[in-house]
Amino acid sequence: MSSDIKSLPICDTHEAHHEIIDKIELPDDEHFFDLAEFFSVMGDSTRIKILYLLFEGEMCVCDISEKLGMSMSAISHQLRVLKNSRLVKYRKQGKSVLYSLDDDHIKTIINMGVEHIEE
Amino acid sequence: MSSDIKSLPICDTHEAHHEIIDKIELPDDEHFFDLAEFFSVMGDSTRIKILYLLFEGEMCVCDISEKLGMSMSAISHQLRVLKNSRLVKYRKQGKSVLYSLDDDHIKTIINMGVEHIEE
DNA sequence: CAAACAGTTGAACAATCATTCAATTATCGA
DNA sequence: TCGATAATTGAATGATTGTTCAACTGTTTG
Repeated sequence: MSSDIKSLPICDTHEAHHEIIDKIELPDDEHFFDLAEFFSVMGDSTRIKILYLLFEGEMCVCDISEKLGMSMSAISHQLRVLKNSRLVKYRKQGKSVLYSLDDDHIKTIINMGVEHIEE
Repeated sequence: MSSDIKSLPICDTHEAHHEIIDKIELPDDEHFFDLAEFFSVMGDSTRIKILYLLFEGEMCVCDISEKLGMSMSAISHQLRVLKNSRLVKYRKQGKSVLYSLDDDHIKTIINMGVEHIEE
């Protein structure tokens, strides 16, 4: 059989197949923008390492800095990004600031990423 | 009570608390690098849109380009990124190249991202 | 074979981003 | 109050990245 589904005329005269793509309803751009922003926050190895450390519980900037072998300034900058995206929260204790995961959800998402790359 | 867990001395003389952080075993850098790379592939709204379109089934470059209102070149560049990370696969049909999701896994991960930003 | 079409590719450009450095804020102990 | 410590901030810098443009490959059709 050379008809119907399998041999649809493909993209003649750059007109695409409107019978297919016109049916698809895309959410608005803002939705995709927010989603992309969320994933790109986790798209940096320093930030992933920080989140991984916080799996163990709350931790101060100094400890994270020490454990990752990076400056406190660099860590602080990244913690701000994570905080702005509501991935971590913090509380002050004396001279220190203790950071922790805002949501256990994050753990699940990261573990799904791990599953994918280890497939 | 002002002892034990709650009132640990925090980060004296930049020595951190080694009794805590020394116990934590970090995977090697490559693991975090791969994980971050995976998330940053999804950290772009054009790529997320493409994946979203492919939820509906396979589609040629021309259709994606038309639907998103972007040049075929721009789409092709992004499809290459998605292909390199094994998020999409393709097959050739005549002059066209039909792309589709490599794995239903992706759908789940994106939906978890949606849940997070809509919380 | 030649023209038209679908798609890819590489260079170039602007925009974004992670880290460093220096300066600053805030808290504690002497 | 003074010095030391924990952390934040802003500017600067080098690296990465998304899109455009132009040139190119491969396939189909006349």
